[in-house]
Amino acid sequence: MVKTRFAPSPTGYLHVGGARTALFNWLYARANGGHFVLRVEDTDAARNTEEAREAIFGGLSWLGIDWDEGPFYQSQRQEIYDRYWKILEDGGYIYPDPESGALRFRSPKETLTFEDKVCGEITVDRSAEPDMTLRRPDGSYIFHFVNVVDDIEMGITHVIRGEDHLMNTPKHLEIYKALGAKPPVFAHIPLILNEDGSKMSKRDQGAAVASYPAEGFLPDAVRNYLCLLGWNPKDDREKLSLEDILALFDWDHLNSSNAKFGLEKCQWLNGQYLAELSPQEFTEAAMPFAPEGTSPALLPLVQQKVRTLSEVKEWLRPILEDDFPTNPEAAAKISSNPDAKSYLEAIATALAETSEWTQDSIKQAVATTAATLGTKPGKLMFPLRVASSGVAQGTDLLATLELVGQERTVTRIRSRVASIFA
RNA sequence: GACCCGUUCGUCUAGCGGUCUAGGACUCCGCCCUUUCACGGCGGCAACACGGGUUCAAGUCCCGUACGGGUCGCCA
Repeated sequence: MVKTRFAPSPTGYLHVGGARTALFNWLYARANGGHFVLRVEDTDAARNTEEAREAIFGGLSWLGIDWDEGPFYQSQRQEIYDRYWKILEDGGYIYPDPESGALRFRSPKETLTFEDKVCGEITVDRSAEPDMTLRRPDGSYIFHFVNVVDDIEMGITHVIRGEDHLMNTPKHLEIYKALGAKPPVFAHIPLILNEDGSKMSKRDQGAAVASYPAEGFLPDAVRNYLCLLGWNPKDDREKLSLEDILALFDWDHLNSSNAKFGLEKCQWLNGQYLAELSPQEFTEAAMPFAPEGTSPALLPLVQQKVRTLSEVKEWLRPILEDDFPTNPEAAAKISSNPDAKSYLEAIATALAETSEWTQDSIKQAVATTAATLGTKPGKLMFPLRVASSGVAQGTDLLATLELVGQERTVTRIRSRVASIFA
């Protein structure tokens, strides 16, 4: 059975690179009817934190990545490692560092070649490399050893990890051989970099998985975007369901060059996913991002506008605030139109006198006013938009005004007319 | 520095020797739709790192160079 794993060390936040590694492992297991294992590599006691562990688990869960086995903690598996350690000792592979007493692995120092599913055939001359340390003087084991032992012990068949591990693979292969174990299939996926090509760090926008729920991204959208970094369906599709991805997920769809992370496209994709939600689903998701006391009825107005839920607030302000500041350029555009003032005064009167307050009646009032003024209704819409909301670009005007209410709408128009044409 | 990997529009990418005057997407711009804003539709700008080979034919194969990234820990 196919078995993959994600093996983070709980020393920091979960970054997008790690999340994508986890995702690819998870996808490969799911696509092949296998198991996905979660293993926490917490051998460096000094650097581990519970907070980091929670951030990693939380991030995985948010993305919808679940695990079939584990979580295992390396800190709790000492006996297993001791058992394998004896094999190395008995094989004569271990010798102490004369200075510190740390224990090193006697490398065969050969040239070795292995097949990587992404990078192809890799050949490395190990003869000049120093022997790796596998055990500290205090008896604790080091990454290379426990990583290999666990992969053997857990029956991991495919190791998908970042390309930063590519040069660790020959070392690991030496350990597999010394242990008499069959190595797994390796696939080293390219790294995710900043737009300028530098390494992503916690400060960089979009680097931390935790920032996505906070910014109002949908897990499906982020998962979709992350898949597109280093993997693609080999056709023109970009918005892909999990089923679509699972159907196609395989080595020849992975590519081998590093990807630069672009938040813009992720936001666009998220907007696509948000737009597809039912109004009820959207309202529910968006409410936590709306200002205190916002009526849920207003939220569908912004559904087709926002790319992330954190943008909801900005779109809502012109609707919620009677004295929302008028956009200067929009105001200038209106005041430069010699007819605008009379248009707005007429429309304000018409709206004030209309007996019903629905989208249709507002539309009717606009049409009638336009007819009276001898102009087209379309000519009134922009001034009306600016005068009633303060902005040139906003939500659907008729629907918005209906929800704002008759009295407030008229008051807003008159107040802005006074200030714009002062 | 040594070793390893990589290099198609600004970005994500398609392309696995002829179908490439290089396709899609994000961004930006224009037009259409909308009696409004968006969405959507249509169109535009924009790329095969460079130099040698191999071949009738190279973005596609090979070799160099340049550039980018990674690794060389008693971190993982």
